Amino acid sequence: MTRKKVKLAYIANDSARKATFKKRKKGLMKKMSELSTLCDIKACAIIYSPYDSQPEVWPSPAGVQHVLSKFRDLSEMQQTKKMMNQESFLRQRITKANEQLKKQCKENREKEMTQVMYQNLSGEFGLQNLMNMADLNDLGYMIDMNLKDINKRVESLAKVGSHDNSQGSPAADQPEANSTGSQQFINLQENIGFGMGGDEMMNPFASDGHNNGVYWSNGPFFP
Amino acid sequence: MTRKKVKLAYIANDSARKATFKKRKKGLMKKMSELSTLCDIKACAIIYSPYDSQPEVWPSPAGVQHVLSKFRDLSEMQQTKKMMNQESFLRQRITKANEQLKKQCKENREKEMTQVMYQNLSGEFGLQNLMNMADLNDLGYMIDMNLKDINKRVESLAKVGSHDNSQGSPAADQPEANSTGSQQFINLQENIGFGMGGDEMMNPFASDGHNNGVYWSNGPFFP
DNA sequence: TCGTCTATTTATAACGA
DNA sequence: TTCGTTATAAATAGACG
Repeated sequence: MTRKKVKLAYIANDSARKATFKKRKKGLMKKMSELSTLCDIKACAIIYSPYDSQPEVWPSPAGVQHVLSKFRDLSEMQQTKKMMNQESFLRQRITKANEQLKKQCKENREKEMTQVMYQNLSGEFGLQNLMNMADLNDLGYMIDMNLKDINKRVESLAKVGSHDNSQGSPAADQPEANSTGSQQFINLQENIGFGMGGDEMMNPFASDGHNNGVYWSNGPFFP
Repeated sequence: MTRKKVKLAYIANDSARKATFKKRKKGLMKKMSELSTLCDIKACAIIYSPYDSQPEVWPSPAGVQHVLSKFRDLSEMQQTKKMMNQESFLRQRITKANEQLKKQCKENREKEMTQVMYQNLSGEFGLQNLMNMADLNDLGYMIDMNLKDINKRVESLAKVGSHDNSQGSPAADQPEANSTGSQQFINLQENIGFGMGGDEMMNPFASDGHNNGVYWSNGPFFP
């Protein structure tokens, strides 16, 4: 006689299904018990039967309750964990938003200084509107950067003119920093009484922690 | 090679126990899944593993939660059922206590009437202390019972004397009720104006529902 | 419907890499 | 330890009474 391997699908035949259910439930309970005995572990199983109003449980209703309470506690812990995850997620978002804010402040500051600079260039020397040293320092930095760029372009053009070479890049970097522009900037810094005390230049708009409060004003866009 | 049948007991060897646990847990989960598929039943299993902080569950944490909520509801129903059982238990106790109370009231009433009777027999005819018909009726019943008993004893003694038979029971019942005692009682009842309207005698102290409020006074021991 | 009985499938203990 | 592998035990599908 050939007993074909049973197909793992819903058993349509009612009696066959019930028979299988009873056999397998029994087997399952036995295996539960064995596992618990062999390995000394806590476990429980609940099987709802369409043939009985009461669910089949293992090891016992009380035991099930005991395991369930544990599970519930654990579940709560997991929920707490999840909440923690969400919290850290929000923290990340806050950090990102803060970084964006800092960046925006830097941009605002640059535009502010540029505006002041152009106002002064256009004839109105309203330096009395710059209220503090930080503002003056930032303005000096901006001017220096612009002068540097202008000098670079000038040198580049002069080089092109002397070598009759018409294809030099207008903004090519000069390896030597002791140009007139840099000197001008240092002079400017000294003129307004705010040298760095060395030859190291510092970008006051950078927000990487190197500005110890000196280069940042509390302008209208600063938090 | 002979692989001996495994002893169903705790596996002392750590690695062997762990291996067995993993294998059997896997098998158990598979069987769970198969049973659920074959018979379309709801079930869940929770296995706490000493090798993992999270318990192994089937079919899924969410599925387990679903089954658990059902189980909890059922458990509550059982608790309610238990409470109902306890309630009916308490009802039984109340019923018993009420029966004891009634019995005690009857005894008190009898003693009360007996006391009145002896007071009257000792010369003081203080019938004015008896306030109502019920009291008088009860007193009459008591007197009748006593007279009945006395007459029985008298007849018994007379019979013994006439037949020279010395072993008659003193309180033997007489089949014929039309004795002098009964007649006396009826006369007494008629004297105080309270006949039953028939030849059926009724024990006013009985508490089996036949006393329709006529034979019970609201004495000091009555609830 | 229920338990009992095999043929067969499935699970797994022990072992080895 | 963790995979296979294999011999054996255990489970069980289907038949029968």
